[in-house]
Amino acid sequence: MPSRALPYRPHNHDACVSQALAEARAICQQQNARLTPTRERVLELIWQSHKPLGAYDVLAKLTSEGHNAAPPTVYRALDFLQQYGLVHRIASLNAFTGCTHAGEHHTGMFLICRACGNVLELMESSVTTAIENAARAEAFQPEAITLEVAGLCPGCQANQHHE
Amino acid sequence: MPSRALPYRPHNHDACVSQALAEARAICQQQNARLTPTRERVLELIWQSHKPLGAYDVLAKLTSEGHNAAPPTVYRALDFLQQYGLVHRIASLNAFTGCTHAGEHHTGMFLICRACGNVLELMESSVTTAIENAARAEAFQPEAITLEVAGLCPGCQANQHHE
DNA sequence: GCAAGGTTTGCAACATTATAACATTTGCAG
DNA sequence: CTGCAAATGTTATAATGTTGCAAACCTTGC
Repeated sequence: MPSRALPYRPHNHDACVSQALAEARAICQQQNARLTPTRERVLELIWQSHKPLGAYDVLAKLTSEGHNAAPPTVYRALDFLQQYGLVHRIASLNAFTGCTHAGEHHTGMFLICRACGNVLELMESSVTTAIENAARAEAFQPEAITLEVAGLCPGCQANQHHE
Repeated sequence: MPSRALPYRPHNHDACVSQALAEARAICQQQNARLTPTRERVLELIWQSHKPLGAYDVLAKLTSEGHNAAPPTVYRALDFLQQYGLVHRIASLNAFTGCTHAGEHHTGMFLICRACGNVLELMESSVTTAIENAARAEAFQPEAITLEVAGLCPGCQANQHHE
């Protein structure tokens, strides 16, 4: 069991990425979904970045590698990856980030540092349940939750002082 | 005390709007903020719509009234209104909706019906607290919460059956 | 009054994000 | 191998949001 939610500390990110890719391959195989080269490369690019990437950031990286890509190329890959829970879209940033709980069928809660831009995904079932209950108390039938918290990560709180 | 969170039922919306405008004027006066004609008109347009309005929807309405408006006109008014808590931006819709708890200093939770497009704003301090606690448990210092729930409102749940 | 300085608006151009529509290619099942 | 569905390429365009600068407008102190 890998240690999860290692927040903002340095780590072997290459290992992160290859593990994420391996899991993605497994998930897609299980579900008979085709993780084509383009889709896999997009997923890898997103994982390689510590910060959420915009669709056009991904596009730029693809074209800089010689890939003959246009916006639809990227958006289609991203749609696919989202559909299989491999990446999340951060609505408040218009950007995408690798899902750190792929395959676990969850509602993510995102902690977004406004200083360094890093994002930590949490899975807090108590929070999710509280939200769903509040919705149902209004006779509303919840289907999808967008929960994004902007603020300061531990590292950037420290840096605030000596600026 | 007006009855709040009247969810999706028919009501005298004109009265809603004028009450909201009156409250907005009071709030701005209190804070020495200038609720100029353009800003007030934008607020009114947003309130008149039952559904969240995009910035360009507002722009279209303004220009159709003969107002000589460009995108910055609208975005500036919206920035102002957000700053004073008079409207909220719904990130998952790129749209704006009148704040039903203006002046109460709160974190809104939005129930967004995917069928009819109506939005209900809740103020659930227990949910907010749970979210903030989860963030602080990761040593993250929360500043702003985006919480949007997509699903079906009571009315549209009923309509689902006979489609 | 009226001049100085900050705030608000007008305006043009532009940047960013996302989608539509249709042709082409690819992978796979029969 | 053939025919179909899925995936991709390609072009154009839509939708959303911003920058920068000049003009108009309050207000505040004199």
